[in-house]
Amino acid sequence: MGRAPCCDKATVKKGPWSPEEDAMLKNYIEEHGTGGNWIALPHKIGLKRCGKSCRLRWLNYLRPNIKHGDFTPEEDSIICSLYISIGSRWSIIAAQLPGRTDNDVKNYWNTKLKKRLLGRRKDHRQSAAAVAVAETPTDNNMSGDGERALSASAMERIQLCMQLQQNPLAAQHNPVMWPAAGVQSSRASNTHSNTSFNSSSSNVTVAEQGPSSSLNEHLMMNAQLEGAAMDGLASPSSAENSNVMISMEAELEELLYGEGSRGKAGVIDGGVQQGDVDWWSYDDQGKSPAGCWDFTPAETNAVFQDYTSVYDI
DNA sequence: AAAACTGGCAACCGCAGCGCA
DNA sequence: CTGCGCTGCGGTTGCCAGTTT
Repeated sequence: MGRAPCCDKATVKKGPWSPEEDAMLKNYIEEHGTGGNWIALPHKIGLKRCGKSCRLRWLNYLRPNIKHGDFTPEEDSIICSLYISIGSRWSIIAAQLPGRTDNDVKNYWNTKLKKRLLGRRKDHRQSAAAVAVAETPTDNNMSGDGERALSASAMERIQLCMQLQQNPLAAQHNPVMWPAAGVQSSRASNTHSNTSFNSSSSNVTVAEQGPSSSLNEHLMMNAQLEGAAMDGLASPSSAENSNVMISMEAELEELLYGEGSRGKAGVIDGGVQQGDVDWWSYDDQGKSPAGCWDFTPAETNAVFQDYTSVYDI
């Protein structure tokens, strides 16, 4: 069982890259290219690094035209909308953001965007949520009997959809926002979905087009892309899509950039009143959604039931 | 001023798919 | 067809700097 390690870990250097190492790698690749073999590359250069490490360093840091620094509001919107639609397929999301790497996007989502959108967990409720997850079939406890599962990513997307749609059940009628193959928890299904996503979308990539001017365009584009992989899901009409997306754009902007265009209570005053459900509660000052992570076990199970019943998973 | 805590980011790890012999 | 090696990817970890107590 197992496979031989890609490099001799005893002799390979780990940890932060020195400027000298960066220069050696950069100079070599700029002059000779990667040669199609990352494993052999460090030996050719004389670097005591694993080939995978070299590849990562090149792709995430040394490669030309890498953008570092703050993400623009437009990039925020693109990341959010794609995450809602396709989940944590960072390489695909990053491909829509010229100059950004999947690692960058992933870190940015995990450290900033997610918190901004979903709020911070309350510790005392986090344990309850953990119980709920434990009671719900998950990747970890999914056994060979085919029990259904929701990944953590899927749960995040459910919560985000709920926030965007005010009413949890309303999200059921918004197929654009829901995962297709991403419903399955296995990496295999994700990867398969990646493949179909890429192969079926060859004429519509933002990397070629450059950033679009609005979130709606991205949502539309994404709906088209995802549509190719949405086996078994009824496609909404374009008019429905359009309405949903216009609504989503406003709500995403509000979630991302705070109360403003729609008013502080705009998100919650439509169907769900403050206090009705504590996963969508504001803090004492009503400034921010403070408790939106706070599923009770019953709520989580209800969400799961909704989700599974609609998509027959 | 120092310790503890938190957030951000770079890098590592391990799995799965793909291509080739 | 099968096994092996490589690549690509997403999740996780660890370090460091900034902030709070």
